[in-house]
Amino acid sequence: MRIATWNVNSVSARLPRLLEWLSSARPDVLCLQELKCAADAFPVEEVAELGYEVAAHGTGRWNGVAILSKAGLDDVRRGLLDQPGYQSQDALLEADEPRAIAATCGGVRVWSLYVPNGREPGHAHYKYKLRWLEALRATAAEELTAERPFALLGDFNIAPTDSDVWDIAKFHDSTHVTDAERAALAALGEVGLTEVYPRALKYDIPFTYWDYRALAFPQNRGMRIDLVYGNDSFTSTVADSYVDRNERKGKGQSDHAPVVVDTA
DNA sequence: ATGTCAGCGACACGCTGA
Repeated sequence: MRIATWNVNSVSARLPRLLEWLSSARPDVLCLQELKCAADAFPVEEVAELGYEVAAHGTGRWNGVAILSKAGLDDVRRGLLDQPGYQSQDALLEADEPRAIAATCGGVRVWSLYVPNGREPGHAHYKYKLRWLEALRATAAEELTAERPFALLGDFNIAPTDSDVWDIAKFHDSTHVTDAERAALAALGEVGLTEVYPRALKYDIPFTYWDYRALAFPQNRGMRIDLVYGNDSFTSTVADSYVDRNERKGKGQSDHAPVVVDTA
């Protein structure tokens, strides 16, 4: 089975590229992040023509996640166990943001995740990010069994090591590289999840994100922040994994590249 | 270079978020 994850930075802006990529890469399951549309605005018919069912979780202009599958789409779950909200400056109520959705596809329990950015260390959004990651750990712990293949895929907005950013010296006092964020990744290990490390198609580190600005992509100033974690039942079946950096090229591209995992 | 995108409200472009 081929399972992939891709932060598309607006599914409507990315629709032509998404349909092309589905047709060429032919994943059985695709986790999407940053839909930037409401669930009922997802282009269900367009992907159905390529054989995909859709479970989407979105509310509007920010966030939004989905799972596309042609291997079945059962037991859909939206949101995390005790998922924290984020109180934005202009909102009185805590917003329950659409950042997590799960489904069982071909016997594999799959989560599509869009971890909060954090903005800057110490910011309320950073504290929200850490609370959100703890809810993710608790949700995984609740769902995990030894027998069922289980995988978390998505934009984690964390670089696991200093090598996973183009120049660690540029990330002093930045999010994505702090000890607390990396401790949250380590906590996923404590519940039995390990990372699937992808091949790079070019250069040494398989970056998954490059800023749109300042020629970051041609200069390979990237970050490896789109990650895949699985339990042993999942990772033991992994035959290959790679970052499709070619999808970051050209016109109408996302700022993230898809991460592909092939299982036996 | 605070250098690029995307969506929104409102119909030009500033704001927010990344």
